[in-house]
Amino acid sequence: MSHLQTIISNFAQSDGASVVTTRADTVFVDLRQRIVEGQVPMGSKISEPELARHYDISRSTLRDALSRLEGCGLLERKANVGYRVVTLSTAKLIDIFRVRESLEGMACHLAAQCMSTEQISELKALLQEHERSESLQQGEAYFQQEGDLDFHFKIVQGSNNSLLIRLLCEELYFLVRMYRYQFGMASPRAKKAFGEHRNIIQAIEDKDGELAEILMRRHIAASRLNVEKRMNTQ
Amino acid sequence: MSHLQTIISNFAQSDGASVVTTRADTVFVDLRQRIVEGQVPMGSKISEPELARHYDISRSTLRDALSRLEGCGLLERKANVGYRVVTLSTAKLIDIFRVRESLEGMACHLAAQCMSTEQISELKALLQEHERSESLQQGEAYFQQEGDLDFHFKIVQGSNNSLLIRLLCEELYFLVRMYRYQFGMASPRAKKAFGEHRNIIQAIEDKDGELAEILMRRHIAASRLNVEKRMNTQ
DNA sequence: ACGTTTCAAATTGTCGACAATTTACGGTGA
DNA sequence: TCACCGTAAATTGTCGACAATTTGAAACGT
Repeated sequence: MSHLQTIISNFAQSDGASVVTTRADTVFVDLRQRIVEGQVPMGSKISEPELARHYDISRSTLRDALSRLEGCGLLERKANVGYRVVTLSTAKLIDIFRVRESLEGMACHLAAQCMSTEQISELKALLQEHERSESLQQGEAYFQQEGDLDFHFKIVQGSNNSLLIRLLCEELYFLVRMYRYQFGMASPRAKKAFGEHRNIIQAIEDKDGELAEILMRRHIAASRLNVEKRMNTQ
Repeated sequence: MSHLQTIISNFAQSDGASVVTTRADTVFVDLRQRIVEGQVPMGSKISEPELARHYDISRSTLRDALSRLEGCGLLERKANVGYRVVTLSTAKLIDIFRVRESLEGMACHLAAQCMSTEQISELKALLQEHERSESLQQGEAYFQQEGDLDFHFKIVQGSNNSLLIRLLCEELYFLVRMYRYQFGMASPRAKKAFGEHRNIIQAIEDKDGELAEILMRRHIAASRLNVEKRMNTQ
């Protein structure tokens, strides 16, 4: 299974019972993807009549989809004015990193306590797969980055805390992916990140929740510091 | 200013630019309150036609409000079936505590770094006010509990991280209030909680982010352990 | 030329009706 | 009596139209 396939399958299953049935669902998923990838430019105004025509649906159906996208933080709404695609900024990115530090740290802590041996095996297999493909096509930072998100995704799933899972996998991670697509910061930390991932897995395997949490927090903080450093030099 | 007034004003200002303009806004705020207070019983099915009649609005307008309530985690939706009021459970409450531990811990950390001296003074004044009214009408656990949330509210506001503020003040805290109203667990920790609040403020005043975070996490963890203990004895 | 006002076009908010799906209930058969 | 099925009622999904508000530009005055 390729990285991209893994990602797609994981995000699909993250939607829970989202065997897409309704039209609004379809539009929600499609528009979400288009926003994440920047096909709908960030900061741009959403024209309901235009979008409704584009998808060949009514405004009611479209608005249903839009309200859900607002819940993901991808759209912002102002009464009597309408929706806009969220405008990313370095400051907001740092805010997101801080939230990820705390939430994923906790998720990692819980995952260490309750992941099954089978889940841990899957995690290790995922890491190995990433390392293998990294050695094959090194420098292909794009896949590595999405692969990184896949790794984090699996750990959150292992936390067994549905609120955490919802907040991270169904909301925040789409914003994160949006940043990666559009700020495209090819991380110079790819190599280091692998080692950090390995250590995190080890802590989880040892059922050492406290250590796992600390390692995960540092892992994410390192990315944040990277962004902060770049911000200051500009 | 009484506690209740403080609470209301804080939550009002938390809605940001929510100078209620649209009908859906009004219904959203009102229904949110009714759900939190249990006037709309938890787990109950939302009948769109019935609710629309009750508020004398169309289903479109109602659905706008409902979709926002879903974003707060107060309603759950299933395609082709409709909305239900969320069903609270001890397990979910513990999930919430874990998220609060991590998020509010981080908020407290950041607040220690960037709260202004004026903000800190306000925080101290709030604590004093709580202590005063506590000594006056001790045992009135209800006010203390809402007051406690008010305290946490102010710290989160001081974090200067709008994502944190949104996640906690505009989403999670309504769920927390719902639990307090409906599970009505009069905390036996009231007295202890005051001391913990005082120590947290001290750490913030000392700009000791790490300590402030640890203290806040322990403060919330203590409530969680309280619930877990009660759960096991039943 | 600049700021203000006015009015028209476009957009969002709201409504009621119809279509598609689910739910409830009564009937049929074993 | 119980399980299964089919039809009718109720509910949600979707649609197009109208009302309220915002936006943009033209007209006006200074």
